[in-house]
Amino acid sequence: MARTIGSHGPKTMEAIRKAGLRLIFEHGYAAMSLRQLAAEVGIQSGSLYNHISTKQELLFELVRDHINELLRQLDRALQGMERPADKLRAFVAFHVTYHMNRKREVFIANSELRSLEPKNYETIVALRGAYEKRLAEILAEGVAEGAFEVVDIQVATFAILSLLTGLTGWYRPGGRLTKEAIVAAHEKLVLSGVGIDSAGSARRSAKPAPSPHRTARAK
Amino acid sequence: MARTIGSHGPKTMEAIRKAGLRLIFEHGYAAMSLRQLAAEVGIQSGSLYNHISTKQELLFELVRDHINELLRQLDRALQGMERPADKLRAFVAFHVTYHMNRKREVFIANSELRSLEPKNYETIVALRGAYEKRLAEILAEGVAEGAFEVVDIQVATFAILSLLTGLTGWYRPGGRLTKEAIVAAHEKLVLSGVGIDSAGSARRSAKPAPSPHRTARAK
Amino acid sequence: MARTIGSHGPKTMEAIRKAGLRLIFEHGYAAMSLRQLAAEVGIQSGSLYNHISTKQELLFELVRDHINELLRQLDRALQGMERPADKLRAFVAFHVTYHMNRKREVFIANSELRSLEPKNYETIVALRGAYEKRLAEILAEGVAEGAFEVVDIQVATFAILSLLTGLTGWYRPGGRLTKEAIVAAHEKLVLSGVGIDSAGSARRSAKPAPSPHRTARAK
Amino acid sequence: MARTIGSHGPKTMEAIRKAGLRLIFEHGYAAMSLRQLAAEVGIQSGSLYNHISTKQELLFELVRDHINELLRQLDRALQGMERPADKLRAFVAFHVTYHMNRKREVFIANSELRSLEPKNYETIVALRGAYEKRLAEILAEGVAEGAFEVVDIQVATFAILSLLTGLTGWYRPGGRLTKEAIVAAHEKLVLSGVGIDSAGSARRSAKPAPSPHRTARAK
DNA sequence: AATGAATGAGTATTCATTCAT
DNA sequence: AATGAATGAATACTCATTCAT
Repeated sequence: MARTIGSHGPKTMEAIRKAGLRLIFEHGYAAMSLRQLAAEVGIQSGSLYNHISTKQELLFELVRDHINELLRQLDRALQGMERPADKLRAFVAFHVTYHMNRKREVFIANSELRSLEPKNYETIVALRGAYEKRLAEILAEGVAEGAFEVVDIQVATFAILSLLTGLTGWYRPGGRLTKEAIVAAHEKLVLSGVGIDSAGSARRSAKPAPSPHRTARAK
Repeated sequence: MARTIGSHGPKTMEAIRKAGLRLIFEHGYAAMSLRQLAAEVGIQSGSLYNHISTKQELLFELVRDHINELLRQLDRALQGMERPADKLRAFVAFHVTYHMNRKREVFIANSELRSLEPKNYETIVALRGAYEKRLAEILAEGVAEGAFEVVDIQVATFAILSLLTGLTGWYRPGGRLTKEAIVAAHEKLVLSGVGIDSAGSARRSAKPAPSPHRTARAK
Repeated sequence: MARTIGSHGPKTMEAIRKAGLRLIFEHGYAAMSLRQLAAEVGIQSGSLYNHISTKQELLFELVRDHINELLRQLDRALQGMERPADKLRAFVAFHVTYHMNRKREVFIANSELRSLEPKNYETIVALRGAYEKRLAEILAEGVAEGAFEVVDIQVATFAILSLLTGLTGWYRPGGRLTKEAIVAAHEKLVLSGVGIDSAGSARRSAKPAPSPHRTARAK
Repeated sequence: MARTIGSHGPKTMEAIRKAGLRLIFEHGYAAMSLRQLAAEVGIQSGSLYNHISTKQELLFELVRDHINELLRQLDRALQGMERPADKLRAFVAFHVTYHMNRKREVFIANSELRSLEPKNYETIVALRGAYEKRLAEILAEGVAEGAFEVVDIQVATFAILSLLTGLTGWYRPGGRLTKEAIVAAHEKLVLSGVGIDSAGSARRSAKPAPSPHRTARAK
């Protein structure tokens, strides 16, 4: 019996990645079997090995490619931003939007680090560190300029990332809120959380400028 | 040949829970084998079944007992709090402290819901909903009184819980910061995030009173 | 927790035999677990070993005691019978009646011989041979006297025993037929089968019994 | 490392069925382990699952296929038979012959019904019922025509089947008797048992009336 | 690039049996 | 005479992976 259904040639790899993403997202890496994955793709499990080298490598590549893409796009989103508040807002908007669009990749990259073999783990942690560093630097810059009020930059970095990343746990397209509303809600929480009003100016500016729009903002 | 080494009677169950907690925390439920667990406890894997009925039941009981305890202690922590800001601060302090003390239970209860069989899953989700509801009610109350500024209560609830729960991902006892500092950092982020200064008064009151201390607070 | 329900002292052994009989009858020896058996009796499985030495020994004793009893009662039932036809009728009546009353013992003694260890197997096969021999001798005697028509005594012995024993597979107390009717139906089949009419006289006797219609019928 | 020794492709399934048949016949379904079976076939036990889906399914298919074949061949053997006595003789001859040739399938189909899961059990019992019905109908027809003397058709059906099937318990090819002799011995027992002489004529008339049609039928 | 059949190690769970209490 | 907790081997079945075709 020759192949019945399932994809041919170059499309198969894409089907594997897509199905793998979904299965790992739903069941976890350890709980996903390659038989399941193959069935989803419409091939026999042995045939997977024409496209991947091991289960571990599949996970690693999914995660690595995701983080690389994340970094690439983040840097693009931050381009041209000067003030820390603008950078932070851009970071939040980018992060939330990206997470809504790619929640599976994002979730896996956060939850399956422990499933990576040591060498792969280190590679990924380094990449993830680069991403965290972007946020930490924005916070540090804002604090240095007196724009942000933050008790501890490290804690704030982790906390903000947690806050933002958490939405992969509940977001579903077509829910009660538009993507814009969700972005706005998170912007508000994060910017307020570091002592900025949503409009972008520091609630308390280091240079004590009782600027009018602040009063305006306060209503 | 009866028991040679290993634990005895009622202590074994406690050892199983403890080791199970650690192994699930570290490797995940699916990736933890009962052989590993038994080895950790110092008994044969078959002997586990003198204490548990299935692997699934062990997970379920760990999670259920944890959430029950969490709820019980939360309610105690909130006792006597009147104003929403006080309640929120108490919530944050309790949550962060509890999570530092019981990070494994907390982490598992959040990450292994998908490993629960449907019936168990429903039970746990209901319990977890009760916990989330406590926070949602505090936020709703604060918003109603004009004490909090929140774009969307539902989103804020999830976001705040994510933010707070995230620390199980990086907290290690004996780290750079004291528990108190960590609590304080989170209080600041959350209270500011909903538009409250750390001292507890609303930054902007709903009844537009350009009260002097607000200016003062802004320094 | 001390014993809750279940039998005490000398009654426990009887409960074990009874429950064992039923479980082996229903599921087979290999498929019956001692945990099941213990549960049925209302004790822990370890406690069984206060009464039995091994699972195998339990089977052996059930079977052995049954066959001994069967032999004892058969010999009583055959006492005083002189003519082969009377003996055969008595054998059938006894066998069928006994099998209806003790169908579990009977069934097990026939179906679980293969579960006996070699030594036990030999013991039982010897006993069973003694029982079969009773029937074979009756048949041989009847043939010798010209009372029975039988193609092969050995085959007839096995076939008749099969025929009679088969009712353990379908008999249920309180069914459509009375025990007497069932006995009668089997008497008819067996006696006719060896060429005797139900009234007990040989259809064709070696000593030419001058009954006219019998002669007529016989050829 | 791929297959080293052991069977290949489509032959493996046949080897599994054959070995399974023998092992279940000898030890019983519950007592046969898949390791044993795999060893017999010359593959690893996990490799069995390339051919069967579960142990239970293997049993079910062996039994189902056997009964289907049995029915098919029975119907062929009965073709062209008109008179009940001829049908009964053909039934006995077929049944005994088939049982000698396929004693393992036959034995299993009778002794392992209890090992079938409810759904499978029902399927098989229905098929087996169809076989029993063939015999019951022959007996009923013979009784209706006055050709057979039978106390109770239902009991006679079971008893005759028991009698005939019993030979799986002792028959061994190359024994003392030829197959033909064994068939003849059973024909005699059964036909006499229902009141027919081996030649095919009714032995008796209850009311000793040499009624013409009975005489006619009798030769 | 796919199949189907294999491997060998591993899975959760059950087993008969033992024995200190 | 019972318990409860242990053993060590076994159970059916699954796993990732390999490879001749």
